[in-house]
Amino acid sequence: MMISTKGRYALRFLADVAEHQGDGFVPLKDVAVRQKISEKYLEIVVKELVKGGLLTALRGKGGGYRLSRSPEEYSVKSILELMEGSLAPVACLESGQNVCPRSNDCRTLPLWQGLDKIISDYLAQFTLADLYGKT
Amino acid sequence: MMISTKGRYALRFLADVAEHQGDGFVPLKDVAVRQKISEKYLEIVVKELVKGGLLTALRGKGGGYRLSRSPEEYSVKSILELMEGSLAPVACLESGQNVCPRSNDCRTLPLWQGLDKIISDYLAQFTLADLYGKT
DNA sequence: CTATTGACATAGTGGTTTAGTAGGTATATA
DNA sequence: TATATACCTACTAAACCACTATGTCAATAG
Repeated sequence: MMISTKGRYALRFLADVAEHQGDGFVPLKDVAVRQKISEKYLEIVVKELVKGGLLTALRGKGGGYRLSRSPEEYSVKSILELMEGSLAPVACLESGQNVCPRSNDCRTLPLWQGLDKIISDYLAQFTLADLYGKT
Repeated sequence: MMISTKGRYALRFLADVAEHQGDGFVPLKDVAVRQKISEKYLEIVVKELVKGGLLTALRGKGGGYRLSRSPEEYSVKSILELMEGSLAPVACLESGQNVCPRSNDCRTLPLWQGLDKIISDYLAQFTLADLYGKT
């Protein structure tokens, strides 16, 4: 398993905000209730989304969150990469990893590179806009 | 990261055995040296391969391991599935998992199902025979 | 028959990740 | 001023990962 609850919750949170924001802000609590996710744990997830610039927050009464951009501008890949750190299927392909000394004659490296590419390409196809509305 | 050292070591072990078995048995130690993998840890990995029927073992002097079938009959997918338990990218798709109660109106489920499929299809394409020899 | 070579078995371990929980502070609105 | 909201720090139980340690069982070579 490669995508944890953190990534999946982020996706569901963003999709829920996209669906409900209208012209105002959506409080975290409302999303937590609708999506049946622990409020406290969601806070941790959402903090990273704010820090990453995906969400704009407003404190105090009437506050909450809204998308910083329009839903079509959020690729699923970029969201998951932010939350999971990396989507690489194997450790040796993780960014910021020192290159494996065996990589020159590694028989399995091309296999992993190919796998990494199809995963990336697949997830880059979708955006937040694909994730809500069509009941 | 979704494929651990266990899966990667298994692949490298099997490929090494395929390459060196000839008509005899390949001792674990030789593979460990060639592949620079901890001998003791490899034992754990290999035990599962024997249990899963992928390898045939012979004890004592002159013993070791050889493939139970010919290399073309080992799909990378089946090897990795055996070692990792599941290749599902998300928990809710893991086999033997009770179905998620939200699955009927889950907006992200089709996304995960699609991802799961392209990963499976990709890994099913390759066999052990693709993983050795062509220096 | 014995020493050696190997597979097989069981248990422990230090570090990291996961999925949270607890309790409090800062800030905006009614 | 009360309330609703975001934000912050810290803790935790459980699982997982990548090993290590210490053996026992079995087959062959001498």
